Amino acid sequence: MAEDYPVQLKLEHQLCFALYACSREMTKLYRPFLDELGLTYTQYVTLLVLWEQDNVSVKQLGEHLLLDSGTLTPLLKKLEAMRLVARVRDPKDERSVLVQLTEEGRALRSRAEHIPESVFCQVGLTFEEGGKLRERLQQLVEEMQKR
Amino acid sequence: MAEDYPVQLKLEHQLCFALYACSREMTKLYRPFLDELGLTYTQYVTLLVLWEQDNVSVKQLGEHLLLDSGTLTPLLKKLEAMRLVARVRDPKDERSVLVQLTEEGRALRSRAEHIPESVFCQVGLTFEEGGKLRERLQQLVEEMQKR
DNA sequence: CTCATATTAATTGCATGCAATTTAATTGTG
DNA sequence: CACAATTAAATTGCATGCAATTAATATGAG
Repeated sequence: MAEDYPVQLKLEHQLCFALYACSREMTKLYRPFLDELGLTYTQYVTLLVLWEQDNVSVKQLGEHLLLDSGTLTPLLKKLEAMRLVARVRDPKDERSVLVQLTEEGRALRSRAEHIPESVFCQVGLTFEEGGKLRERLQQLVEEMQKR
Repeated sequence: MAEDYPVQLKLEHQLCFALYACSREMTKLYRPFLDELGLTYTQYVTLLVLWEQDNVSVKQLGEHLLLDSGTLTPLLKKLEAMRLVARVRDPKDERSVLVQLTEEGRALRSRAEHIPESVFCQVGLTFEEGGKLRERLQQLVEEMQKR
């Protein structure tokens, strides 16, 4: 490698790449657990939102997950085909589609409850460390969304 | 929302989601700069590796980027079609494909050099803070890869 | 040397992400 | 009220990611 290679372009110095790599590796750790539930990672986080608050619009889901209808519509149709959610037009605003958990979708929650802790243990993070890192990342997301 | 909702499943408490969201938002900040160069984010990080070390195999690229040939092969074919790289079989091991920058690919580097700093400024991170966060994420990636 | 094993890319199939466009419904203004 | 502007999903098109399989080449144990 040339000695005069500009330091600011080195892959090792890129925060963006550290985030990108870390996110993908984390998702890989979830995969075996999610496979047991027959869920993809994105389907899983969508259910996390719904387990917290049922009967939310696609728009609201997108605001929580930072995803748009281009990603959510096909994903929700799959969850619907799996009988985990129902999609119904909001009678009060026919533009909106409300996503509602089915009994089966609600029931799946108990089988998912152990997953975050299982993954957390695997990476050897203390609750303290993980929380700090998460808060730092959440700050950064907020900062970036202002732009 | 039910008061007894299990705290460990709240989206806000998930490190995995903070990483996932932060990585995607960061990539969005890069997009306008990369659009100017006609590159996607993944093409960009691939070039970061090549600018540091030219003439590397697909396998080596994958080790740096944590990507497999399923992702890299089509991406490299696109970079080849854009005349930024060449793909040649390694004469010493015909199983390997070596990726080499073209003159044009090498030249693109000078137009990319300002990008990391431009993005960094936008997010309002000090060099110090960004570096610490990056190192923490790199540690975490290493930890996860052991599993 | 030889053939089973391992390694490297390429291919295939599926599920995202996201920009851009389209369609349908609602809202605000004169 | 009429209608332009806005909003919410859906659709389309393209580029990943990644598991699984395949094809070609290299390696190593006997």
